[in-house]
This record gives sequence, structure tokens and C-alpha cells, in this order.
Amino acid sequence: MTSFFHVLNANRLLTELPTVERDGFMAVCENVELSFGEVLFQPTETITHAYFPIDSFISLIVVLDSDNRLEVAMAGREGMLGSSLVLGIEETPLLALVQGAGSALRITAENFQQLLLCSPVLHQRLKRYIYVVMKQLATSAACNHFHRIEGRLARWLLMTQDRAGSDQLNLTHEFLAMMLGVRRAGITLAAIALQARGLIRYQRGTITVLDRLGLIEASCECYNEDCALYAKMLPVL
Amino acid sequence: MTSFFHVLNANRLLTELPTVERDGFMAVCENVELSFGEVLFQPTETITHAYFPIDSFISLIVVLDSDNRLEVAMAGREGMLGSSLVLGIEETPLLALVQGAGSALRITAENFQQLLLCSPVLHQRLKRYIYVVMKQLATSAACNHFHRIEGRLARWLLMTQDRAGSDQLNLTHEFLAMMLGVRRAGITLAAIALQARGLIRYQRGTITVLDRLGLIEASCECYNEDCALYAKMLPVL
DNA sequence: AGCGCTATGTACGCTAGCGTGCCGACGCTT
DNA sequence: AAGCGTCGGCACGCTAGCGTACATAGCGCT
Repeated sequence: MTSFFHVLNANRLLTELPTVERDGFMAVCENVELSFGEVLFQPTETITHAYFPIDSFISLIVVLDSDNRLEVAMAGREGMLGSSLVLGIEETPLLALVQGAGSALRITAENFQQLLLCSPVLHQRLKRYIYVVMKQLATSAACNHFHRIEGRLARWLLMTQDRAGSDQLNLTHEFLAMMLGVRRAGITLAAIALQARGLIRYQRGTITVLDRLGLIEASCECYNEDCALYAKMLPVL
Repeated sequence: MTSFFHVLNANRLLTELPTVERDGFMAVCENVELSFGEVLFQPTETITHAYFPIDSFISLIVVLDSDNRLEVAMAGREGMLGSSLVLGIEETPLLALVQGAGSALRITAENFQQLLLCSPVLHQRLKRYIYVVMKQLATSAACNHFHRIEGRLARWLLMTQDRAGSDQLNLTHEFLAMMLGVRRAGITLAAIALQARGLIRYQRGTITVLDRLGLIEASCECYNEDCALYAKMLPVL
């Protein structure tokens, strides 16, 4: 197995493709480094590229107005950005903000859409991915409405940990407040509660997950359901 | 802003198709009557049919658990049910509840997926529809989180009015409470406020829209944005 | 060592909405 | 005309979370 293949292998949507499809993809993609805070897409902007994160991850955020924004989805190595290209639409409804620096494979919108025409396996897999995202969006709507900050915070930390592949996350309360659409002080209280239960430890912009199972326990059910849905629709082959 | 429904008496996704595609569709679809309260899909159930409402409309509801449910989308003659079939997935994530009785065109999952293979115009239009739904799901998440009951109620009444094609809606506060994921008493207060402003009138299970423009004024911006998005992505040809 | 920026802790009063329960009014049935 | 089930009005205390403000504490920089 070549190291190049290993890199490709790192995005879960691209694993185990037929050789011809993989080669086709590799021929037209490029490796890019994404840095924290980078904005890949602005809402309603035309998409020029699709991204397949390898060890980076990106938050997808609804911007209602300048005061009200809310993260509704996240894409790491299990997903992609620019999925609306799969539907033949060259615009994105959401703000895409790089939340974990790292690398990603990038492909131009045009090449990507060409490629899909002769990559039925990939195409089908990406349609399944869109279905997963739709269900997650719907669940998010209910979760944000009904669940308490503490449970939502726990869920968010778990999702981030999965994508960062590390116990240690660089996050401020301020940033978390923006993601969850709540006050910074609200995050502080929830974080104190989680820390008091020994589930996390944090200091000045770094949060460490100490007890992953306990955190799952503390999170709302939505975390487990998200995982189960992904596993069902996009199993590791 | 005017609503985008009043002109047509057929399903808007099916209008202005090339003759070949329309004939193909008509050959395999059937007309069905949907009655209030009927459940067309249960979450995670296998979909057997796609529906294209004509003068009926259907609520799509996330069921978190027995206490917590929330409407996240609505499909009337501007949309369809079973859009995941367009993605090649034969299951639905949401509860589909008939909210306005009436007729719809129905087509079996198998026929539908066959048909799409030789109906490029329809296929493309339905992919655009999925994009619209995705954006609406994302916006809903933020709207339900940030906006007050009164504004959300106004928005919901407008959306329902558009799809019912009538000023008079048969709705109880109880039902509205379930849709918006709030208390019945919360709806009563919001409804009193809207009535006091002369925007609606209601009485024992019937709500009449008196001042549509005023109601738009009272609703959150999400209503206008939904309309604008649909108009942009799926214009009348 | 001291400065200053930023992250976090905390406290204040306030509001929206919750859960609940009760009552009256409407209107359908008999 | 009476009875009854459903619908809507309302009131109670309660909670989560808001907006705001200010204080402390860690950390990099000079």
C-alpha cells in the first residue's frame, strides 16, 4: 500500500472505491492545508471547490443575522463540504468555518461534477451522505430546541473529539457559545458542571476530555443517534 | 411579497415538464385522497411511494421521543414527499402527517426511481427541491432556537395558508402547540396577541387570516426567506 | 517584573416559556 | 333542553437562559 493511497484513505467517503474511480479522483484533486478560522464558503456564495477533509474539520453555520448564528452540522474526515454540488447546485446555504486546522483534498466544482458522471460508486455514496446530513439537520433543529445547554455541550465536545482525533481540543467558551447559539456565561456554567463530574478538564482555551463514556452519558441522545445513523448508512466496507 | 402558490392547480414540481416526461409520469401515477391526521410515513420506515400533493399538505415532524416532537418542514403542492428516493434511499427520517386533507399524485418507489432515469428535467428539478429543503431545515433549526413563539406562529400560519389555499384554517391551539414544540397555553397567548392586532380571528378550531400583509410583518424573517429561496431555486417557468 | 490582552468566574435583575390545573364556553349529540 | 366532550382563557409558581457588567487570572510580550 502506497503512502499516497493512505492519504486518500483518510477520508471515509473515499475509502474502498473501485480502482478506476479512485484514480480518476486522484488525478484531479489536490491536497490543501486549512487553517483555523478560515472561511471556506459564505452563505449563498458560488462554490468553486468541494473539500474532503483528512484531518481537518469544518463547522457549518446558519447565519440568521449578525447576532444570531448557530452551528447545524460539522464535516470532518467522515464527510465532505460542498455536497450541494452532488445535487448539481453550485451554491451553499451555510457558512463553512474551519474549526480544526489540517489537510483536506480539494477538487474544483467542474472537475467534481464531471467525475461523478463516471464514478457511480462514489456518486451513490455521496447521495447517502446527503441523506445523513438531512436527517442530522432535522434532528439538530429539535435538539437545539428541546435539550439543555449541558447536554448539547457534551454532545458537541464528543463530535469534535471524534473529528479532531485527540482528547485535547482548542476551544474557548466564547467560541462554544457561538456554536451553540447561547451566552458565553451559559457555556461557563455548563463546563463547570461537566468538569465537576470529572468528565472534562479545561483551562484557557484548551478542553481535555477525561471520561469519554461519562461524557456520552451526560450528552443528549442525539449524539448516539447521529453515530448510529452514519454507521447504518455509510458503514465501513 | 406574494405567495407562490395561488396560480396553479397542479403540483408545482410537475408543471412545465417536457411532454415525454409528463406522459411518463402520468402513466404510472395514481390519484389518491389523503385525509386529515393520516400518517404517510413513520420515521425509519421503508418508503413504498412518493407523493406529489395537489391540494393536500403534509407536515414533516422530527420525533425525538414521545414528549418531544417538532415540525421541521411542510410539503404542499410546491413540494413532494419521499424526496430521499431521489437520492436512491428508500427510507424516510421523518414522520409525515397529513395536515390538510385533499388529493395527491402517488407513485410507487420502484416506478419513481425508474422514471427518474429517463426524466432528466424532473430529476434535476427534484434535486433542486432537495437543496431547498436542506436549506429550510437548517434555517428552521436556527428559527426555532432564536425566534419567539408569536413570530413563529405567524410564520406557520402563513405557510399553512399558502398550502391550504384558503384564509380559513382548521386548527386547534393544541395542534399548533405540537407543531411548534411549545405549550398549548403558549399558543393561546400568541394567538391572543395576533388577534388583538387584527391579523387573525379564531374560534373553536378555526383560524381565519384577516390581514395577510400584517401577518407577514408580525412573522419572523424566515417566512420571506423561505419564499425567496423557493422562488430563486424553483422559479415558475 | 510589569503590562496588557484575553479567557474565565460570577452576580444582578429580567424574560420567555414551562408544567399544571381549573374554569367557562361552545357546540354536538341525544 | 340537557349533557358532555372539547376548546380556549387564565393563573400559579418555577426554571433556563438572557443581557450585562465587572472582577480575577493566566499568559505572552517587552
